[in-house]
Amino acid sequence: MLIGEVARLSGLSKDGIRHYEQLGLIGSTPRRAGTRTYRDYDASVLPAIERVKQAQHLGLSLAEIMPLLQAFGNHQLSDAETIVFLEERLTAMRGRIADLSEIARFIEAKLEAYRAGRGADHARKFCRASSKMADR
Amino acid sequence: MLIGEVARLSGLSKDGIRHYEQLGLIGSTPRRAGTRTYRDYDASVLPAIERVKQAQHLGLSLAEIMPLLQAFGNHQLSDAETIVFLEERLTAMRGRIADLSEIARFIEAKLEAYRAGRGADHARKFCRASSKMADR
DNA sequence: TCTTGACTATGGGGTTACCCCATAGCTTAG
DNA sequence: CTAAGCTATGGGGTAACCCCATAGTCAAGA
Repeated sequence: MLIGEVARLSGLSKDGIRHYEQLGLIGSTPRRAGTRTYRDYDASVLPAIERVKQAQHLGLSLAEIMPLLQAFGNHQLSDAETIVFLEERLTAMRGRIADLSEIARFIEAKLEAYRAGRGADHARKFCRASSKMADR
Repeated sequence: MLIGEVARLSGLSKDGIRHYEQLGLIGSTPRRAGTRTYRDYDASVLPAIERVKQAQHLGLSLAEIMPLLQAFGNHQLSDAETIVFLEERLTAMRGRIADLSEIARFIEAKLEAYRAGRGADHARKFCRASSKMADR
């Protein structure tokens, strides 16, 4: 199976597929043709891509997924470890949801105020504090 | 006020400040010193940075914020327009929350299953479908 | 047989919102 | 006068790709 078909079947772009391959998330057997070499994929690449996508949904970066897939592939993760992992992912996900919910509530409040007819404080529309630091 | 103090007071890194300035989100008056030119900021830069951060919280990119700040600054947005804008932001935010919530439910389901003792299907742990397409 | 079309590969530049480093000029306190 | 602590510029890197140009491969049609 050439890359175009994998793209069609997986919904991942050709560039994306080559990117995954470069990161070692999926593999192909090189098929020589004249001076060129084409990537030849077998059907197992499709579930592999799905696994990567699923892991991405869990909020993991491709770099984090790489060793994880190996662990799963080698059955090196016990059920207990898997549960811990999933709990951790769930907590992270809930944290992100909470953050976004807070912002949503903030917008709702602003909207309330505007609908109530108070629209004069343009200058103070976006004002609150934050924290962070860096630069070496 | 030099860049270091702005960084301290705003919580934004020096690089971040220079980045904002390059995009025209904030401004400084150049102060010449020998062959060098230092950025000199006045206090108004702090609320300006806060506004940018607030807009970022709303899910906007810096490129999107640029014209928006001008519109607010010039009072070119009517209350009605502001309400439409905020409603749109709220919808976008709720959409993202819904997406993440779905993933959270997915993780919860997996967790349920694992806690119930079904742990043998490593291979099918991450499996579902998606959709997308591209590559030119 | 030659060409055209559909496919592929590589390499490089772009994106976003910065971070980090090296090099080097300015200023001031000791 | 020198060292410390600030600053500037420029360039490279990140993540997960997208997009383009150039170019080789192959099969079918004229």
